[in-house]
Order: sequence, then structure tokens, then C-alpha cells
Amino acid sequence: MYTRTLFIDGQEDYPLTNRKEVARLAGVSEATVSRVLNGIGPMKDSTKKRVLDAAKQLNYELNAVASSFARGRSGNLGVVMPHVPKVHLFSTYYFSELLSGIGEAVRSKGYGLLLLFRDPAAEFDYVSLYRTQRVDACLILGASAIDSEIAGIHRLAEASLPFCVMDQRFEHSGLSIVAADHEQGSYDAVRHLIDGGCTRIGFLNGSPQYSNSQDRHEGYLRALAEAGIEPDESIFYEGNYSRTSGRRAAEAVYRDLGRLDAIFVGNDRMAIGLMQALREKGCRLPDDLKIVAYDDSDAASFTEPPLTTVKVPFYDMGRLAADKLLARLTDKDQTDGVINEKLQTELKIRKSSGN
Amino acid sequence: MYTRTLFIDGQEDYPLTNRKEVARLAGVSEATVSRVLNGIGPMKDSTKKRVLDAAKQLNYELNAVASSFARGRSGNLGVVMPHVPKVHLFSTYYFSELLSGIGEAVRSKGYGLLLLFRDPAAEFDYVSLYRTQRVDACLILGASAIDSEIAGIHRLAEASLPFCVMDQRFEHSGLSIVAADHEQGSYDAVRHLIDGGCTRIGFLNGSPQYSNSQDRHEGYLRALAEAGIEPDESIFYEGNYSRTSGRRAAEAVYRDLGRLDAIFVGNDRMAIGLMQALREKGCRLPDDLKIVAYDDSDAASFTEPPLTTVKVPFYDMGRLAADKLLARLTDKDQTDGVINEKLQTELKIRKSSGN
DNA sequence: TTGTAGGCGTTATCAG
DNA sequence: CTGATAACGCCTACAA
Repeated sequence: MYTRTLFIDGQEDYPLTNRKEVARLAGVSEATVSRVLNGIGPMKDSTKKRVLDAAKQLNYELNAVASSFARGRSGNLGVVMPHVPKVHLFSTYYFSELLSGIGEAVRSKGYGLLLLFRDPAAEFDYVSLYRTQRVDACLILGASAIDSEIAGIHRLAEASLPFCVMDQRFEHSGLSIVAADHEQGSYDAVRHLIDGGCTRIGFLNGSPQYSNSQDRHEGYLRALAEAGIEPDESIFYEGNYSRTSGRRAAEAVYRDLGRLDAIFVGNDRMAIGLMQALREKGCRLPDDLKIVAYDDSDAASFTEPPLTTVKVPFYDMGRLAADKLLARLTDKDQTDGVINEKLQTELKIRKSSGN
Repeated sequence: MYTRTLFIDGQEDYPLTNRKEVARLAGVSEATVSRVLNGIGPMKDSTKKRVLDAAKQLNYELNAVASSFARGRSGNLGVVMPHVPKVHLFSTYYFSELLSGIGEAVRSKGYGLLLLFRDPAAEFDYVSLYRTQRVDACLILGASAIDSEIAGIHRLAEASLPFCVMDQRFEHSGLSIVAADHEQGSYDAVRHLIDGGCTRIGFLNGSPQYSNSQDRHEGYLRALAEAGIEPDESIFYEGNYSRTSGRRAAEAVYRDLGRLDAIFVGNDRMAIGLMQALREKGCRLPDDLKIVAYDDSDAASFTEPPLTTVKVPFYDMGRLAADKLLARLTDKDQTDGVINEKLQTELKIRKSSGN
């Protein structure tokens, strides 16, 4: 018989012990070892100590895979990402903050974080992930309202599988969602412009298929309505959240400059593209046009002029969603509840809005 | 007997089949099912077809956890991240590109990608990850030369565990590394300034404990030496790769402006901070000072002026490292080889260097 | 409070 | 070419 070792040719002897050997050394049964290590059921202090000592002496560590297998759960939280190269909608700032928050929650609960990349071409088979026991639950980032995506997500819901969509709203409710309040965030942004004396406020929105875009539109309209300003569709512009689309929009915005005091832009990237292009045309910002954007990404503070923008608590969002989702996995009574959280945004005032 | 189902209360019946049921339906043994599904050994076409049909009919999917357990391998590649909130050295651009590359490689080989966050306080116990069978191999991102980190990495090496460090050089060789050629990248950057007629070229470097910083220093010196320019230590500046440190350096740089034609900066973030501060002091860029930076992050193209900078192929780096590492896991004969790859950078010329 | 033993789904070895 | 069957390490009723 040979001793299994982890090290291929290490100096130290570092054998891979298992529960059986711990039990043997401690002079108890394997079941007792498990109970001690998992803190289940009553046990004598003396046996507990013997087991713990034996485990330490043998340098025992639980085989996570075997444990998962026996429990029938992988112990992993799946995090589904949109295809990342050539990022469009999502700034990388978004990802790193969100992932940090999720990572924190996952680590504190002893779960693993399995990163999954959605293939933009193929329809993503979420259900299969669960069936193969790769994940116990999923967090879905960057979901859009594309048909195939909606279908995939709804299949998850129909199966009553534990999952949560990040920062996206869906018509059919009953889906678990953690999001930021973009309606209110947008309201605050536009309100800030109104308070600064602007009345002719344009709106450069992102792709309409995202619920975020609709939310921003509504917040924008509410602020105008409250101030008694009639919305003017001729100063609505549409981009796709990319910097390039912001540049493109600059054509129309520049043409309409005479009818604009300010413009509210759906994200920082578009705002950056817009400002670039406008300045190339000779505009002075914010004198010729005041701008408020959205996200408070890293870049927002070093554009010229620095961007007034709506900060979104991505880190907290990730952490909260993961916490809630993992809690559902543990607490039996929460199993059926739908997660529905809305986080508040915060307006960061800088020079681009004329302050 | 009850039928295990994945769905908690789904309409559809979606039973979790196992190999045994497939075997029964196909009228073969379980072993044969495995062989067909794993494509191992010779088999009659007719049995193969029967098995495949049965599997499809039952909607069979392999239980990944059970498979891992039986194989004694998790099927996961661990990716160790530095603590991300309040990013310092690494731009988020770096992460998303790197992760995309890794994700692509991992997916194409049928592995999972387990994301792990290094706790900045505690010493990270890499070895434990392998012992608990959570990962079969590790990719280490953002390693610095801090003692506890070096120690952890060396313990991995001593244990002959499969791992690879990304974009960092270590003194003690024998470690597997995939990196970019920052010496050459820096040489190219400085050479570009020299070709543009600059002779008095300052250098704002990042924290010296990173091998990247040393590499850049060497490339800088080589370019000067080749042009017969004597290095002048009085125009060496040091930051820590943060934007703030770039701003701080601006004090000294501004003071020395009379002795500077240009400056080479260790990354985009510092360059952005430097430019901000210099412009606030009334400098005209690039007329008063030419600048070349490093990374080609997203922001580089929309600073004012846009940054000439050294582009690093992060996506390729991630993909290559993961490919190599996973190959080592499969091919028996490669097991002992050390991975050592160096990727080329590319100078992106924009306005900040006076072109 | 502790031990016994069956089971989890797959792999892989060995006969046939 | 195919079928039995012993691992794999752990969990958890159930028994004592």
C-alpha cells in the first residue's frame, strides 16, 4: 500500500490524510470525526479534543469535493458574466466592484465563486449548470432583454432554482432581483440641473432594451414634470452606452445647442464620448452645455471638465445579492421568498454641471 | 422509492437521471455508458447509438461533482486576485481583459474558473486550496514582492503544485510565469521620445517592489544609453501607480520643467494624475512636456491630450497562461516543465508625446 | 454520546 | 467489445 501525497517530489512529507486516519488516531469512529468537525450533535469534550488534536497532528483538511458529493451540493455560487472582451454596456469598473462585493460575501460564507461567461452567440443553458451540480445558485450580471436571455432566465424561475439578477428589472415579476434605483438616481440628476437654472434639458439615453434605460427615462420625465417643464422629444437622443455612440450623438447635440441648456446622459462612457466630440467642435464645457452623467466610474473624475454623475453602489449591490441568495440556500424557511432589493444612488457633483 | 428532481415545484417533470437509469434504458451496463460518454475504448456502433439515444431521451447530464470526486480532481482552475476594492496597481481594465482570456481558455478545455480573493491581511494559504481539492491548478494575479506573498508562492513551488504567476518576475527562478516584456516596452517608449528629438527625459516610476517597475527602469536606461544620453537621477520620480501619486509627483516635475523635454511614466493612471495637476498649474501639454505612459487602458484615449502609451496584451496573456497551465495538467510528459512566456507590447502613439 | 452501515454517481480495473 | 465491482471520502439515518 502506498501513501497518497499531494506533493509530487517535495522534500517535506505532506500526506493527504482522510477522515479515516483521523478517526484511527483519535480512537473514534469516522462518524464522530465528522460530527466534531461539523459541530453537529452533542459530544463529550474529551472526544472532541481528541479528534481535534488528531486532525491537527495529521494536518487534516476536508476534501471539499468529496463533501460536496456526499451533500449533493457543489458549494459554489455561479456568477454569470456577459462576454467581456470589447465591453459595451458595462464598464470594467462595474465588474471589479461587483465582483469584490460578491467575493466578500461568498468567502465569508465558505462558498466558492465559479465565474461563468455567457456566450453571446449560443443560448446560455443556466439550468444545466444546476443539473450538473456545478453551482448551487447563480447571480446573473449584465442581463439584457434579448429574447434568448429572457427565456433562459425564465426557465430558471420556472424550475424554482435559486438565482438572482443583478441591476435589471423584468416585467414578469417573481424573479429575484437586486438593483439600484435608477429612476430616483435620474430624477436627482435632472433635478440638480433644474436647480442650477436649466430648463431646456436634453437626454442622451442608452439602448432601450435595457430596463435601466427605461428607468432613467422615467426619472428624467418625473423631474421635468415636477418643475412644470414640458418634455421636448426633439432633444431626446439615443446611443448604446458606448463611448463611440456618445461621439455620434454629438452631431445632433451640436446642431441643437441653441435649444439646450444642459443634457442628461445615461452613462459616463457616452458622456465622455460626447464631451470629446463637442470640444473638438470648439464647444466650451460646461459654459456652452451643462452635463450630468451616470455611474461615477473611475474616469468621471478626470475628464475635462470632471463629470457630475450618479454614483451606483456596485460593491454593496454584489455583496447584498450574494448574501441574500446564499441565505436562501441555508435557511429552509426562506426558500420560497423572492429577493427584491433596491439600493439608493448618490449624485456626485463636479464641474461638468456648471458648479 | 421517490424520484429525485431538480425542480422544487416546477410544472415540467425534470428528473435528475443518473448513469444507472441510462444503462437500464439502453440495456447495457453502467460501465458501458461511461465508456460511450467518455469516448474511451472500443465499442460497437450499435451500442454506442443505443446509449446516446437513451441518454438524450432521459435528458441525462453528467454529475460534475461525482465525476470530480471519482477522478480525484476538481476540474477547476483557481484564479487568485489581489483584494480589489480601492484598486491600486491594477487597473480594472487589466482584470477584465485578463479574466476574459482566462475564461476563454478554461471554457474551451471544459474546466471551471474558481475566483479566489487574496486577503491582504492574512497570509494566503495556496497549498490548502489544492489539498481540499478545490482547484487543480492556480493562476496568480497581481503578485507583489511582499515577503508573505513570496513565501506562499515558494511553498507552492516546493510542493511542485501546478501554478503560474501572471506578469511578474521573480528572482528565484523555477517558477512558472507568463509576463509581458516590460523592459522592451519601456525601451520602445523612451526610444520614441528620443526619435522625436527629446534628450532630457524624466522617469516617473511606480513602486520599486514590483518587478515591473525594475523592468521599466532597465528599458528606460537602455534606450538612453543607446542614444548616448547620460541618465540624470535628479529627474527620476517615484509614485505608487495610483493617480494620486501622479498628482503628487507633479510638484517636483513642475519645478524641474526647465530641465525636461519629456517624461516616461510607469502607467496610465499616474500619467493621468500628473497631467491633471500640471494643467491645473497652467502647463500646456504636450508643448511644455511630452509624455509617454504605460498600459493603454481605456482612459488613455480620452485624456487631454490623449496618451501615447504602451499597450499590453492582457487578454492574450490570460489565455496563454491558462492554456499552458491546463495543458500541464493533461499531458503527462509536460508535468515537470516550467512555464516561461514573454509577450510583446506595442507602442500606441497619440498626442501626448507631441505627434 | 457514539458506532454502524448504506448511499451519493462516477471512474477504472479486471475478468470474461 | 462488454459486464461486474471495488474504490473515492464523506454524510447521516438509525441503532446501541
